[in-house]
Amino acid sequence: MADASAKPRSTTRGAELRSLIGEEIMTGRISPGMALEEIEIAQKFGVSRTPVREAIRELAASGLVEIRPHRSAIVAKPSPERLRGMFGVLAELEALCAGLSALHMTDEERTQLQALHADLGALAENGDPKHYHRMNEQFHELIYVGSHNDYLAELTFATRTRLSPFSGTQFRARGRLKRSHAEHDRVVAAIMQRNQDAAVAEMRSHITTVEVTYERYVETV
Amino acid sequence: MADASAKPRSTTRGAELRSLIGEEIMTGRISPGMALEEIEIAQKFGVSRTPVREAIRELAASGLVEIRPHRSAIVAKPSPERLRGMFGVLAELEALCAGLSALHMTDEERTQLQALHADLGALAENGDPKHYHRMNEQFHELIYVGSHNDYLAELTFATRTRLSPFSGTQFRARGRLKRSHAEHDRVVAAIMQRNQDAAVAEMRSHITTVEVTYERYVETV
DNA sequence: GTATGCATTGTTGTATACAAGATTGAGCAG
DNA sequence: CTGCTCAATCTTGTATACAACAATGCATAC
Repeated sequence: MADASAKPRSTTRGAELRSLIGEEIMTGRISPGMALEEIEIAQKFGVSRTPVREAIRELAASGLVEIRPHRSAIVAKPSPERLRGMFGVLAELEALCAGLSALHMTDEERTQLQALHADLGALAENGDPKHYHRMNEQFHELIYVGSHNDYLAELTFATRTRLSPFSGTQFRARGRLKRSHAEHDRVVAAIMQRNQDAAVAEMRSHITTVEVTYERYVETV
Repeated sequence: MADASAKPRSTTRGAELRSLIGEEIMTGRISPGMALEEIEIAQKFGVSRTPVREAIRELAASGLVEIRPHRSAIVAKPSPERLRGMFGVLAELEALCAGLSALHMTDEERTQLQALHADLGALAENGDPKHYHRMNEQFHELIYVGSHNDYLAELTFATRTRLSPFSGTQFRARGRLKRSHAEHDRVVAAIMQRNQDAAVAEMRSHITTVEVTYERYVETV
């Protein structure tokens, strides 16, 4: 846990706390439904309540946190139905990104995507879920950027982020790494062939599988 | 401008200010690029700077406002390229809503949609752009809700909100009311026939027209 | 035993004061 | 005249104190 007391000239404590707390939520270290008590967080980071409040309000506006007037904010805990809706939207957004990437990615970006895809292939073989997970995020982000639609990339990234606590577990399912990589393969092929429709369909299918894998994993826990 | 000093039990000044300032931005009363000075806003609403800061951070996290460390926040002013990207995403999101509405809207919701559509028809004839604009928003929101995907509805509404300062002027273009209503007609027909593909296509086309109309209007100003 | 009322405690919402950074205007030099 | 420097001023970022609300625990009644 990095210390937020260091004070670079070009940022503020509130902004740093937003990143730090956001990261804790995204990685599941603070669980959905848990209360975010201002005093406790302020003491933990050695700051006053003010920047803590600011960070919490930003996290609330981006959906990771729910504010209750006169009561402590809590980490958002979506219902199963809402989660399904969110995964459905993520599938559509990522599909849209993939389709636009097929059309608009630069040659350099395509080369990067292929290199990263190859690296992920090696990881899928040696079975390191944590490392695969990190690079998997990079893979997806390359495709968001490759859409060359900033707003779409942001929206997709934000949606993915909100689903982070619920999808990061997917790679613990047996054999998931290899299947994930095979699905990526089809997406990459479509993008390289500049086939928008195929890219859309393969990515949509891939994300739908992520959701199904999560639901199955939860059933076994 | 409603006075924010009234203090209902179930809300906070910060939350009220967020709504009020957000409304000013959405309606274009505070223009893109304008600075939001905390002291000025606090004096205007008769509160301290604290809830003003909180409101501004929430508006920033939802994209309407850009925060600059140690300098006043400004109302977001997207580049033409970014605007195009946003309209493109809105078209896809609204299309998705319309397609899901074709499948999932309840009979009651469909009846409501038809009634609202008929009301809009009368307005399109008598040429009142402000009133049409308000009911047009209700029309679109009915379709978001009719998708029965909460997250999608929120995302679409948020995107639409952010584009509000840039699309609200469309109805000033000559003959736009009637054309808008004709486009709505095709969307409603597809939804009533539960034809997902047609609903998707017609709504996407409708929003694309909104964007084009905005760009043409700007060119004439 | 359970339910209700009330006081106490803990936390949030807001105002205010002070520190810190950015902006502006005046003075000086070339 | 223009450009640079510096001090004053303005605004933002944060800490702290106080007000207001919610939660908790205890006492009492049934």
